[in-house]
Amino acid sequence: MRASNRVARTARARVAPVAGRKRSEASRRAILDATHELLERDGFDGLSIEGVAARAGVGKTTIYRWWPTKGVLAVEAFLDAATPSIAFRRTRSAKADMRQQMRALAALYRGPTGRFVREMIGSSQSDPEMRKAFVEGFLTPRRKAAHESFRRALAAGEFRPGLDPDTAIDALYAPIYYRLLVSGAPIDEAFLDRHIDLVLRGLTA
Amino acid sequence: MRASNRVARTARARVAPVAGRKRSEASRRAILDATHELLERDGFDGLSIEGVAARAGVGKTTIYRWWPTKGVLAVEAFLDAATPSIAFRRTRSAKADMRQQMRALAALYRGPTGRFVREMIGSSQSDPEMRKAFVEGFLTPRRKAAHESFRRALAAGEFRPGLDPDTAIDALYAPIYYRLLVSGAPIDEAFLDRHIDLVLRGLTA
Amino acid sequence: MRASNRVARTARARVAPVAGRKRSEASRRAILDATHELLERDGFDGLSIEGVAARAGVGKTTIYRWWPTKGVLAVEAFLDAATPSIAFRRTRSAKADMRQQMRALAALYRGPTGRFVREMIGSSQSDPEMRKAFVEGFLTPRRKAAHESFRRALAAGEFRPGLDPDTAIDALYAPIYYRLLVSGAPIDEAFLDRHIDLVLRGLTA
Amino acid sequence: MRASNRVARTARARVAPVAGRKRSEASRRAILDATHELLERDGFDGLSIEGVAARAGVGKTTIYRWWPTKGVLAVEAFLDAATPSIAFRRTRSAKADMRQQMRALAALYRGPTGRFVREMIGSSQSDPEMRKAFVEGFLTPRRKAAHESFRRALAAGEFRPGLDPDTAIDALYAPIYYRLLVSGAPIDEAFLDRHIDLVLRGLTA
DNA sequence: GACTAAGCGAGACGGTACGTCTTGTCTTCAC
DNA sequence: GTGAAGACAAGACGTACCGTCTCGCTTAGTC
Repeated sequence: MRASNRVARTARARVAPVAGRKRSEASRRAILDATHELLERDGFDGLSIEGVAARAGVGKTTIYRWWPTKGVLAVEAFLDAATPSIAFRRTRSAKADMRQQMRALAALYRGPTGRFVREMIGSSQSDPEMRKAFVEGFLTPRRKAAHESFRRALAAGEFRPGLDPDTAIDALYAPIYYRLLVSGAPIDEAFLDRHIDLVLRGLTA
Repeated sequence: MRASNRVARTARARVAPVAGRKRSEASRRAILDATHELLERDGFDGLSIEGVAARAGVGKTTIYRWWPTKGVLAVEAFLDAATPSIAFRRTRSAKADMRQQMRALAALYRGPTGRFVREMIGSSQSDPEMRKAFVEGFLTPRRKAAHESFRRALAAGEFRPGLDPDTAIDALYAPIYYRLLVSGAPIDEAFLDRHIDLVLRGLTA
Repeated sequence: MRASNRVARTARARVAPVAGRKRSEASRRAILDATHELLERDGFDGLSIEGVAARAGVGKTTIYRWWPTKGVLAVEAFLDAATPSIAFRRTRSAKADMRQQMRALAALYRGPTGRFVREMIGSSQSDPEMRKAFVEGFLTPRRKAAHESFRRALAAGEFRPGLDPDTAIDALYAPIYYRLLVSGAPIDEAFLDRHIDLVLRGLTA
Repeated sequence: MRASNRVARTARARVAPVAGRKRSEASRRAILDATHELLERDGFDGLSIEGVAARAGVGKTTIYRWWPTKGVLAVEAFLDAATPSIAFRRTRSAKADMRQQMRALAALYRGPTGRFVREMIGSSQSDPEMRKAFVEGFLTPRRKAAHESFRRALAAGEFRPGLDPDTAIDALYAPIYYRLLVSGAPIDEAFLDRHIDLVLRGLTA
């Protein structure tokens, strides 16, 4: 119902942007800001459309008009506010670059962002649109950077030829998420070093 | 509030098992069964204490008396119904055992159990008690088996000496969860083979 | 608020019929027609400006510009569509004329118009403008005709001299409205005959 | 839906008042009082279930559980608070009694009760349950008293024999309601005297 | 066998949030 | 400068559940 509405809207918007009042940028901002603040204060579970509307001084309809789900709204507010630009330095060694990238990510997840990411991925499990939004908005860009480093390292002969990038990147990054989401074990430097060494050298003697 | 209630109960139960009617096994069964069915039908998000009580023909109080959270109830119902005993065969090679264990887990997660696990871990992110229950009830036993195999392999010299078991097991299993929860990429045999080979041999030339 | 708007408009319309696009007759028609149809379909309570605008293919503003209240709009649409011209025949006896007028009114109220009138008067109780519009547009003309007949009868000596016209007309017509609005008792010919006879002869022996 | 619920409830309540917490008299009181106050302050149109719940310190559900409609609630609150017991004195003349009854009613309707009655009857036009509640709770008892007086007068020979009581009572009382609801003309003593005289003597010379 | 605890079903209760609907206003563009 | 389109703040709607609170049973021990 709402979904189809949205499709209709989108379609219309694309085809006939003719008449009618324009979307209010002020409202958009107020909503995203309010969402971010509430997210920070109460967590995703404590977030409610009602609460956002009240704090933003906005009608609920306005939120429902532009966001399909509180999940998607949360993701957008998170991306909007955070967009923590992990600048990837390029050094001489691509392998060293990757290590640095992973360290940066781990550090990020140890901070408040970690909680957001945990909650986003968690709640995504029952909201496909939210999952899509989060993966595309947050994970994919980061993964692309990793891909890039990986390919450079491969080209430079720093890695064993014939490696499948996706498998490799999964192997490197997955444990960070596993600890974040599942085991709760710390994602500290010591662990990271052990883990990267292991993946680089392999388990086998 | 609820938490303190529980503490009180537990304490009382331990200290003074005096008089009064005993807990009804029939109700417990009905509740777990109803929960499982609803979980199957509507997913964790669609689950409600109200619904469980109605379907089980039970007062809500009875549920609140024995379970602190719908999350914990769901975990218990899942464990009760499923407890999918992955029998770990011991063959000549512990390394082969591990591979077989991982294959079994992947197969399990490709089926309906995968959805449960996804939802359980997802919802756990905002319910620490649920997370504890799920980790202890489901993941820890499995991890222990993996530990055991790993230690056997290590002792048999099938793995490089000096490896940290936790790091190794994380490296092996984490990507399965990463795909289940985050990327949504398939957890098929081909991937598993590539992944295990990679971890066994390492990334480095 | 709305009221002051209207005053402003009215004033402007009277003072300065100067420039700009003229009121669209097409819109006016579409609005009145749509209102009448919706009134017929959903009753006054189910009527909404929103709905009228949608069905008439008209902006809500256009409605608010020209009508102060959904009540007034409904009354106007009703008058516009219905204006059930009760043609009052003049026969030899003015007394007979009145009886015939009352019969016609009763017949009208037994049909679909009855429902409109019921709803209009009902809703008028909380909308003075609507009440005014309905009384002036619908009731007053009819009452004038009754007055006219009454005066003729009085002059012709058909009624007892010295009678107050308003009191007399109230006594004759009120029970029709009482049954329509309050008791729900039928307004059939038998009742009408009994009633008119009673009022003509009086209660007293 | 709600209606059928109510039927179910009622039926159950009648058949099996066995288990479950009992209806809270405190809530019932608070709701009726709040309703009455709001009715007095804002009129029926300004009344909202939401507002009643807030002022009564009560959940909306509790209201919906026991009253089908805000209309019925309003009627009940009105009856509960007002129940203006028009004590009908019995004097030597039943005719005089009726006159006194009508005077009392007119006086009542000139006061604040008049507004309630106007609004109740008005809103009843689009809420059959409310209409039923108001007629049965308020009008019928009063009409019964009128009937009684009328029958006494008839028996005493104060009225012309053969009169139909309903027609007569309608003729006497209807104009009061007509002025209240329709014409807005005053319901003062002078009018009442003229009217009663007219009906007693008849229109005819 | 009476007394005294719970446990239990039912379900009323005060709340919170839901997603929808309508209100009356405001803004934008087209005629 | 009217009019269609439609965004907007506001707020009520009726529903679903939450977690708590009676109620009046029904089971156990305990005296």
